[in-house]
Amino acid sequence: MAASSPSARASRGRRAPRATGDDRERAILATLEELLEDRPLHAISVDDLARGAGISRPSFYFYFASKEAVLLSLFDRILAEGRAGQGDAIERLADDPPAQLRQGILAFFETFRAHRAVTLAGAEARTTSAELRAMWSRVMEAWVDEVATAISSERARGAAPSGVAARDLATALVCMNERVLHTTFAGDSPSVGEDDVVDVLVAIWLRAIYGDA
Amino acid sequence: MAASSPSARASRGRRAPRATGDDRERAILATLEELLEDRPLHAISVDDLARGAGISRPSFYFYFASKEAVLLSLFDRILAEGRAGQGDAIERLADDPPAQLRQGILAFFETFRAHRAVTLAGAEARTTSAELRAMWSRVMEAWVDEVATAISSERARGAAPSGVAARDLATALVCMNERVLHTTFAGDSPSVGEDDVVDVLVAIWLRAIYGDA
DNA sequence: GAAGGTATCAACAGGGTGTCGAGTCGTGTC
DNA sequence: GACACGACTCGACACCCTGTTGATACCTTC
Repeated sequence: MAASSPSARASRGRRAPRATGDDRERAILATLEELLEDRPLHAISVDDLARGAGISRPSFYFYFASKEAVLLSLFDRILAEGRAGQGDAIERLADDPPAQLRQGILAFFETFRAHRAVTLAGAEARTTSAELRAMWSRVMEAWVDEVATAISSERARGAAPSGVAARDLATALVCMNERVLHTTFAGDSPSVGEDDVVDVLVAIWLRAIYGDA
Repeated sequence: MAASSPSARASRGRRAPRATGDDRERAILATLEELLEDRPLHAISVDDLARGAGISRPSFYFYFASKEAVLLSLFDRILAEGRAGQGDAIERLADDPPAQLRQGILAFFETFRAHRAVTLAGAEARTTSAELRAMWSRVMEAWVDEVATAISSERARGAAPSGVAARDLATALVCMNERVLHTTFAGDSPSVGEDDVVDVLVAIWLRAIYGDA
């Protein structure tokens, strides 16, 4: 339940003249992404999305169950993109800690910066939508797992000193990234500038994991 | 505009028989705090608050402009309490870094844990209410200022190595605390246990500020 | 040319918000 | 002891938003 395959819409005559079906779906997605550029999710109604896509409000519900569902779909694509750009930077931490760490954090930073409006809306909708909350959790957990594993092996090979539990350390660092990037993208008042934020995060990660450097 | 003095309600005959005035106000505040114990802010309506306080919905608006305003008032008290418990731990960082840091972080932890429902609701309402967002910002800024100053003097006296800008470091660390404590209190999935969270945060702060320890 | 999935929307039901205006009830004043 | 006034209350209203229903139109495909 709640997977993300909007491509269950099969069988359309090749080169269909004026396809309507998932053009509309795309239009809705595009409309949300566009509207989010200049107002927050809670200020956008289903009617706004429907109008933007050139359909009536009831028709909207033919395509999506709610505006959160639209966001979920948008978000899914971004996450896929993020996973792609991230690669195995963290797994190869040992190769060159500062560089690999920077690479991993930079991937996140760039992905979310490229879609900051959707990212911020996702954070907002987490409070309302259980589905979005679950998706977010899954992503964070995966990231924490990966980091915790990397920390453990750095400790095992003697490159990193021991200290608090690797998983707890990983969780705190990942949470930090989430929140720090959020404030930076949202531009709210205590926040780190976009040009410095990656450096700052990398510096803290290095010190937290390796002690001095 | 938007200060927090609900005590503008003066002149009431001494020992008034069945005082109604700010008893109601207190009742509304108490009702919100109580209802927040078992459902999130967005699932509580003005009507719920009014009924809980034994008045009609329109009467509610005599006391508060919105449910966010009630939360704002509740939040204000908690912050005052927090400021009190926190003391000057950070200013005296140099006396005994691990102990002072722990003290400062612990104060935050305990204050917010004691009112976790209100705290979580505050985070939720930030997306909706500009006033709450502003209040939250002010608190974070004050905390960042204090930490940034402390880091700078530790660096000046040679106790801490230099590195990324003190203010950026302070911002990231404070953001980390905010988010980590939030996930811990909310109990959502990647989170640090309540028993360990202070240790983990202190460990990261120490490493981030002082390098090894 | 009938069947069946695809797609559309007017109209409705329901719940939330915030406001208005008419009222009640004490209290201090002359 | 009438009266005015501020504190307080609420029924009724205007609005906005959500999500559903049922009638309908449009393709295709056989």
